[in-house]
Amino acid sequence: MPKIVDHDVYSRQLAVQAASYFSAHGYAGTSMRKVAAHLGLSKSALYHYFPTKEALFLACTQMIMSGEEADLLDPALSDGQNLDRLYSAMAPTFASEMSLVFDYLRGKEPAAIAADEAMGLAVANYRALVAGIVGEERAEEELQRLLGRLLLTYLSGSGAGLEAEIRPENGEAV
Amino acid sequence: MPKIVDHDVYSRQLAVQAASYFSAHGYAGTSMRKVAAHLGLSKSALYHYFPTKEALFLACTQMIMSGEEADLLDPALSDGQNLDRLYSAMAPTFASEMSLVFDYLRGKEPAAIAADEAMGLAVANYRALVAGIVGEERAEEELQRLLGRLLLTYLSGSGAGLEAEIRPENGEAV
DNA sequence: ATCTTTTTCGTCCATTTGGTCCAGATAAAG
DNA sequence: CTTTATCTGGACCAAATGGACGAAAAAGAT
Repeated sequence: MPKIVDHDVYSRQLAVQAASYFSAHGYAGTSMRKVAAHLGLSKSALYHYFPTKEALFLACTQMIMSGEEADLLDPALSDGQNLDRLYSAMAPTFASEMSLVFDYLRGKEPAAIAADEAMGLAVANYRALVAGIVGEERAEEELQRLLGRLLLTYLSGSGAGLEAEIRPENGEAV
Repeated sequence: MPKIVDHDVYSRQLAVQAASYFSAHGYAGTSMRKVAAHLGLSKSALYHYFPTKEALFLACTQMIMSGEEADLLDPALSDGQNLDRLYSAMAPTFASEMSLVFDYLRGKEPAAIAADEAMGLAVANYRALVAGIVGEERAEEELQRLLGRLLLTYLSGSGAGLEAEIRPENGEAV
């Protein structure tokens, strides 16, 4: 019958692209019109795939939080080198993802955050990665250090900025 | 002449209160009407003190970033205990402040962040605090660990949430 | 009491927002 | 070429937004 478009696959693609827009502009600062334009479709087309702005945002966060940072572990390297590798892999997108996560978590009380499945999985995922390098024993400590390093780097202006992935168009402020 | 209202002092008070609203709702998610209502004045009165929404937001971030976490150092305690103290002092407001900072930094490229005076001072301030406890040598490392611990705690839902300080009114989503 | 200056407030306006709706385009199947 | 399910873009809506004014209120100074 009509265009052969795999709804699920396509909407996942859209969510990935939209995520960068959301993190660059914040949830409230993002309008469906602008995202649609950024994605190269009309607003109505976007609404065809996501019934609501919040649904789109949710899809984006799920996308980001379930991202795999796979096969970064190289047994030939030292723990420190492997941690540096992981750091380097996360650094470029860290600020962007944290920005999205903060929007996602905004207004949630600690209990709600603790109960959030996606968030829990994302943290567990990273913890497992670190544990794979330094062992369960030091995993928590090294994960803290990793996140702290990423955060401090961003706050010091040495990391990749939020706009990095989305530069092309628009030039609004805040 | 007119009402004896110290413009500077009063606007600083307003900025402090407004900061919690901004961090609870995000920059774009905050309207001048709502903040004004939250602060207990009319929109126009608010505009009298801050010419622009952005000016208000800037004042808020300056307020947050220049906050002093003074005299937390107790020589009688071990380094670890002092670090724990610092952690405990920062934990309740960490998420809220980071949320504001992410909004503040949004859209800024690394170079611009590195050049940002207020941001630089805030980081230097915290680094100095840590250095006062563990010495310059280990300051950077311990600061990373401190920030990582704060961040991980928040992401795990064990810390103080964003709403903590502003609960009373409003019940909007995201 | 009457100025005079700061602070406060209500109202207005153009623009943008999320979301709905429908006419037209698209393309596989007959 | 026609059918037919799917996609698309633009028009439209009520609500909210940032900001601009001008008028009102408050209160020190005379």
